[in-house]
Amino acid sequence: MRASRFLIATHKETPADAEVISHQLMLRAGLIRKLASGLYNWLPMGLRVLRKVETIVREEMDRSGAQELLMPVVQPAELWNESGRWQEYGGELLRIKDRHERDFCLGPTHEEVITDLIRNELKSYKQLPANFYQIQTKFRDERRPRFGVMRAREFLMKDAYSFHIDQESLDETYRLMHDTYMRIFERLGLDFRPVQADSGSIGGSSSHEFHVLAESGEDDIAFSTQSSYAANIEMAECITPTAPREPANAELKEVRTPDQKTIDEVAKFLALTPQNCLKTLIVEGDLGEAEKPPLIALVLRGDHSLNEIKAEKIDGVASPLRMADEAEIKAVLGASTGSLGPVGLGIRCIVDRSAAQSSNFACGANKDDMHYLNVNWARDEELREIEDLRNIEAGDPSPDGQGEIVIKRGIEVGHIFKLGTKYSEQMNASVLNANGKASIMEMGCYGIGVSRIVASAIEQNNDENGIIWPSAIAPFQIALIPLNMHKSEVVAEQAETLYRTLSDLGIDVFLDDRNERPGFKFADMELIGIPHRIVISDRGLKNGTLEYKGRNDAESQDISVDDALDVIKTKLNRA
RNA sequence: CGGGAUGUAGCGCAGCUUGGUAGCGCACCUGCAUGGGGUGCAGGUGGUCGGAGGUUCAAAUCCUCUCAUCCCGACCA
Repeated sequence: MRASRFLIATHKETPADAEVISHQLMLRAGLIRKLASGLYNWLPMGLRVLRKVETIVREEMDRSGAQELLMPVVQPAELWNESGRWQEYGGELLRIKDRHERDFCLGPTHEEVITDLIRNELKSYKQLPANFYQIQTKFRDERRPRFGVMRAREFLMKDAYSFHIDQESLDETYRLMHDTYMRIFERLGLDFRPVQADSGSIGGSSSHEFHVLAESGEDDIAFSTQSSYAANIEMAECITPTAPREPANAELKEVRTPDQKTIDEVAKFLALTPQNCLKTLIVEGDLGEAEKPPLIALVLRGDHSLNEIKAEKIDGVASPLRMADEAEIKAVLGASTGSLGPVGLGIRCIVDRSAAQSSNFACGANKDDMHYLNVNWARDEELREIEDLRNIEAGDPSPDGQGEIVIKRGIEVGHIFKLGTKYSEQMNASVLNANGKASIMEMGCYGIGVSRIVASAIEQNNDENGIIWPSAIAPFQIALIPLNMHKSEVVAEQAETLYRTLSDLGIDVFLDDRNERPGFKFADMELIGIPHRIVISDRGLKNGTLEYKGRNDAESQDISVDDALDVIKTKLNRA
């Protein structure tokens, strides 16, 4: 490609409304332009990268035996009513009407459509297992789109859905997809980790996420220092402390704590550490038959934070989790938040594993402005229910018993689920089994955020001059920069010759034939992040040399014109 | 959806307090020079100041409403 015939939409200045580095660089390098909040145009340079990611994903999916198909973006409401998600899905589902006033939505995902399609097409267990995928635009009406294409409303996703006669077959395909994802992200050249994950509202049992590690990531991932254990913090189990509880050796006391509400205030006032205080959070329970939801107390150590996902999974606790109303708490418990504690509380009380291990601790006395000191389980209050309620923290023991936890930020770029029969049962997707009986299919679901990968690759690979593409997804492999070619015939001739040679070899080569100053061209090519660069100049040609520099190299090197092709092939791993 | 902020040329910004002919840098166009790190000089194109209403002789500037965008949080995966 010639620069003179290609839209190079670079900017020197950083747009004011871009926060993270990948968003800034994608705008500055001229890869994307915003159309509206969460909606982006992909310019020619950006689209080349997107297509490269797409190609790798497609090749590896095909290699795994999955079949590509394509489903519509617009989907009829009937299917979503059938699965129940027309009601369940929140504002993210963009609902629209056609000219006949019939309800449709823009697909945020395609479980309903694929399940409908497959229940009509597959009749026999002999056709299973089968895995179908598409690379298609998704639309989720995010409340707050941000970080450019990282969290856009419209985005490109590879989604795959597998169908099975039994769980064993599903397990097998799940493992195959896990391996396939490992290959994909390795080929993309990203620093990534597979992590155990919560399966969220899509439902189902087992689930892994694939995260690109980056400071700007929106997820916290817990890693073990000594094993391969990695889990989303939402999911990472906090194991019961092994050390025995300290003996109850101090006398229970009630003390006045006027206006001390938060754990920090109370701890400071009582000259204790937050670790020695227990906090009591009141949440709503399931409504059941009652008119008002019952209240449930969750007790944690003062220095720990509640994991809402864990809490709402407990039987009887409302899901999604709702904190109880302040007035309701006062009415039922006779004290305000800030003075609550498990002793004699009189409602269901679920205690975190670590909090259950505390002794001689402080907590609210269930009278305003009063706290207990030296409280001990069993002696002062029965310990009835112990659960894992808190977020894991750096320094905690790893749940697999090996090493300690460290926390890093990650960008979720892939997610694999076992859906089980959640959709197939609801939508009656069955095939005949070996006994000639209808059998509901097991399903799996496997997503990759294609456009998000582009942003995450930049988050991981950039410097003060711009993007540094992993070779596999660079828009062009090599840039030829002739200096003063509009005046020097030898430079022009050499540049054209090399350009033709490399093009004929099928290499993505970019010839910067613009009539611009050298510094201008260097800066542009570095901003865009092309991995390799050849400078062709009068100065070099006089000595029979060209100049090579890798995007990551500190120094350039002279290479003889005669060797140039071999050197380039070697650098591009095409020897 | 709650809290905060911002809308002036393609981009980055000043002007608003104290109302009086809309400015700067970059980019873009023309010419000349220059030709190894966003080059120099000269000349030029481009804005109903987000929108609507109001106050006023006069509104980018003051008032009201509205729309959009961004940040923090919640939500989602």
